[in-house]
Amino acid sequence: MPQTKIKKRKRLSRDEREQQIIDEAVRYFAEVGFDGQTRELARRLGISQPLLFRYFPTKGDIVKRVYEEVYLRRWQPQWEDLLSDRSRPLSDRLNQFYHEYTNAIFEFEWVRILVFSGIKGVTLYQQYLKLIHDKVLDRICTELRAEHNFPDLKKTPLTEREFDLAWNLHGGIFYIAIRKFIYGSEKRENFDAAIEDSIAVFLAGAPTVFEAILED
Amino acid sequence: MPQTKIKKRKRLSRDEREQQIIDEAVRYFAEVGFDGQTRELARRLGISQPLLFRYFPTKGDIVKRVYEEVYLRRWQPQWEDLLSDRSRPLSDRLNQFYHEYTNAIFEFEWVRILVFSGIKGVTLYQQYLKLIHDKVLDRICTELRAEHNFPDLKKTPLTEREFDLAWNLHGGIFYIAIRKFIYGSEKRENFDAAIEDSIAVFLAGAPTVFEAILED
DNA sequence: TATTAAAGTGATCAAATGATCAATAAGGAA
DNA sequence: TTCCTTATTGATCATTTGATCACTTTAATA
Repeated sequence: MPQTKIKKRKRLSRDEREQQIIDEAVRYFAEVGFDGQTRELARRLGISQPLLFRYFPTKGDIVKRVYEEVYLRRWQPQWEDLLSDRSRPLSDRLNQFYHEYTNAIFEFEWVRILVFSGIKGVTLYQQYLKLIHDKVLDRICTELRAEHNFPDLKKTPLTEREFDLAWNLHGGIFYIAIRKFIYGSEKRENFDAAIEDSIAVFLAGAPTVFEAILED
Repeated sequence: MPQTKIKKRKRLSRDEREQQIIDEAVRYFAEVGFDGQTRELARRLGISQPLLFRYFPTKGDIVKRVYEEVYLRRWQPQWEDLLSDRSRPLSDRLNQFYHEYTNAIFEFEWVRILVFSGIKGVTLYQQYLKLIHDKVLDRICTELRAEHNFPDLKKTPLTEREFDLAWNLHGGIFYIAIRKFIYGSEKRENFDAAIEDSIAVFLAGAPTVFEAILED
C-alpha cells in the first residue's frame, strides 16, 4: 500500500512550543524580513497557522520577541574591562575584543535582523548604537589618549572628530558583515586577518591624526 | 457656500506623467521599502491607483524603473582618471574623490534603496559592489604601491589583504551613510572633516601594514 | 481505564492589496 | 464649436494574509 505521509499531531509543553516558535521565527524573519507571513512560518514549524496565535496574540508580538531574542544575550560585559585593561598592550586588547565581538555578532540572523529593525525604525536599535558608542568607541579613544600621553580627558573631553575616527574603524569592520550577510558578496568565513590589519592601520595612523586634532 | 475641494482632473502627456510617477515612486519606496502599496503611491501623486497600471504593467515594473533611476547616472567616469592622476599627491586625489563621491551618494533615496535592494537580493547591487572594487579599491591599492615603491603589480598582483584594507576605509566611510539614512542616529549634514581624517589615518597607517603584507 | 485540561486544527472571516475594465472627460485637431 | 483620441477614473475582482472560533486530539492523572 502506498506509504502516505501520515502527520502525527505532536503535543508539546507550552514552554517547549513557545521556544520552538521563536527559534524558527528568528531564522525565518532574518531570511525574508518582517513581512514574512505567519502561514509560511507555521509551515516551516510543521504546525497549523492558528496555533501561532495561541502563543502570541498578534504577529507583532512574535516580531517583538524575535528582537529581544536576537539583541539580548550577545553583549559580554567583560569586554568593557578588557578594553580598559592597561596591563596589556592596546593592540592586543583591540585584537582580542574585535575577535570575540565579531565571533558573537557576525551571524546571519543577527546582522540581518539588526538591519531590518533599523530600516523599520525600531528604536531598540538606537540602544545598540549607543552601546557601541559608550562602551566601545569611548574606551578606544580614551585608551589612545592614555597610550600617547595626549591631553587628559578632564581638561579636554573626547572630541567629535576622535569619535568619528573610532566609528570609521568600527564601521569598516562591521561593513564586512554587511557585505557578507546583506549583500552576499563576501564568501569567506574568517575575517581575523582583515580585522587585524584594520586595527594595525588604525593604531599606526590614528595617533598622528589625533595629535593634529588635539592641537586645535 | 462651503468651499468643497473640487478635484479637477489634470491630463498630462504620457512622458510627463510617467516621469512624475517614477520620481514619486523613488521617494516613496526609499521611505517605506518596496512593500509600499500602489494605493498610497497613487494618493501621494494625486491620481487614481488604476492609472499606475496604465503606465506600468505591474508593480514590479515600477520597482525595476526605480532601481534604474537611482543606480544609473550617479557614477562619474572621470573619478577613475582622478584616482590615477599621479601628477597630484595621493592624499589630494583621495580627498577630492571621496568628497565628490559622498556628495553624489549620501542621499536619503540612494542609500535606502541600495540597502533595500541588497536585502531583497536584487542582483543589480552586485554590480555596484563590483564597480567599487574594480574602479575604486583597485586603484587605491595600485596607487599606494606606486607611492611607496612597493613590488610591481606585474610581479605581485594585488593581494586579498590589500583589498581588505581598502574595503575597511571605504566601508568605514559608507557606514556614515548607513548610520544617517538607515538608522537615523547621525544628525549632522557635513562629513568632510570625518572623511578627511579617515583618509589621513589610512594614508598614515596603511603603508606600514602593506609593507608587512608584501613581505610574506 | 476513564477522565479531563489544554494543545492543536480546519473552516472561515475581514481587511488589505495588486490588477482589470467599462465608462468618463480633457484638450488638441478639424 | 464640434469631434475624437486617449488620459483618467470608479467599481470591482481575486488573492493574500492576519486573526477568530468551534471542534478534535493528546497525554497526564486519578
